[in-house]
Amino acid sequence: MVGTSYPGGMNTPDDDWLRLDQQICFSLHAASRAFNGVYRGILRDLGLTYPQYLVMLVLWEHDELPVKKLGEHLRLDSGTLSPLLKRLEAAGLVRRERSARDERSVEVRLTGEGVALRRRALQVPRRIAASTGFDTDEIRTLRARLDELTTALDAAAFAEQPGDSPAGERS
Amino acid sequence: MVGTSYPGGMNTPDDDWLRLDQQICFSLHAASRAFNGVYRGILRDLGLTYPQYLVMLVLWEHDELPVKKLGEHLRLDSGTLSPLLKRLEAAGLVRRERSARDERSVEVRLTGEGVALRRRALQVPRRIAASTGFDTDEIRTLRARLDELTTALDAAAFAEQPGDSPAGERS
DNA sequence: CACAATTAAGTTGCGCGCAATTGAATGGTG
DNA sequence: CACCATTCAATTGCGCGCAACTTAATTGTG
Repeated sequence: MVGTSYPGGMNTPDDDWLRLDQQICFSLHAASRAFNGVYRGILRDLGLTYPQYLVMLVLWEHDELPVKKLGEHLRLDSGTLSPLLKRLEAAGLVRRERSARDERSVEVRLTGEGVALRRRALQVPRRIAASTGFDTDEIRTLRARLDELTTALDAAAFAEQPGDSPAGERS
Repeated sequence: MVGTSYPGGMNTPDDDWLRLDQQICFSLHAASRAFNGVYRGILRDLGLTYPQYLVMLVLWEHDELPVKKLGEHLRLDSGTLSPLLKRLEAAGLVRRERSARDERSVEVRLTGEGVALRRRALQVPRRIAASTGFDTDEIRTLRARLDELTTALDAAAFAEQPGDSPAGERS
């Protein structure tokens, strides 16, 4: 519904842009939260939150790695991971121990319980896929699109941060 | 590096599903946060966070409406909106006053300052669009896809909540 | 060897997002 | 009219996500 009149003025092109913009950012925001909600319901059985599930996914494939590497896989920093891992440890799913080689580093390792949880998690993807109503190809296409988007956005955010030089300085 | 083979066994379909699943949920998660990051940089000038910007977008179109309606537009509840609106009010952008007609309801209204901010916000969409590197059609297509997804996910979450799966679930 | 610079985790503070609860106002029913 | 269910906003509690800072270990440079 773009054509609605605006109280006290006509539509300039900028007005349309502003409305269109709402559609985009809001759609992604809403989709992300909707996804989160479905995961919440399904992961409740496993006693995991959505981000915790992401961490477990990585660990189920790597089985042992330092917090730093974990953060690179998930694009999360220690400010997010430290308390999250502490909760996973309290739940008995992982153990954290400082590396003997480099005492700055902390190795995260699955416990037997953590490994065992993988079996129960195997049913999750099917239930999620069913919830989306999308088939495998559609999901793959969407994923590729989102990855493009993320790459572009990350590059833009990086370019944005340092300086606001109007004159072209580093592209 | 697990590649496609899994230590000590062949790939069951479930293994692949679990891997694929990581791709999908993670992609959306990452895209959402990447978007958030770009908005953060651009909105800093306006003194708004990303969710606050979404609220302002709605108010710029409606100019006055109760918290309930605002929440329906944004799919947010009072638990999120109340403190957010309190911050917007502290920033001088909105005012909240209980409806005389129905004293349960609180009307949110833009201040002059809030209305004025709209002019400065007009440049935001262009900068965002530039950051994505997508053209208008691509964005529209993606948005439509995401909206489909959200609708399906919401329906699934709603169906999930009330009843328990008939087949035994708790280990 | 001594001493800064760098790196890794952890901590603090703030703002969502959501479930659950509270409190006040309204509406419906007998 | 009295009573109860519903509705709306606000509050509480918890878990991210991120910026900024702190602490400790390692690296590098003279």
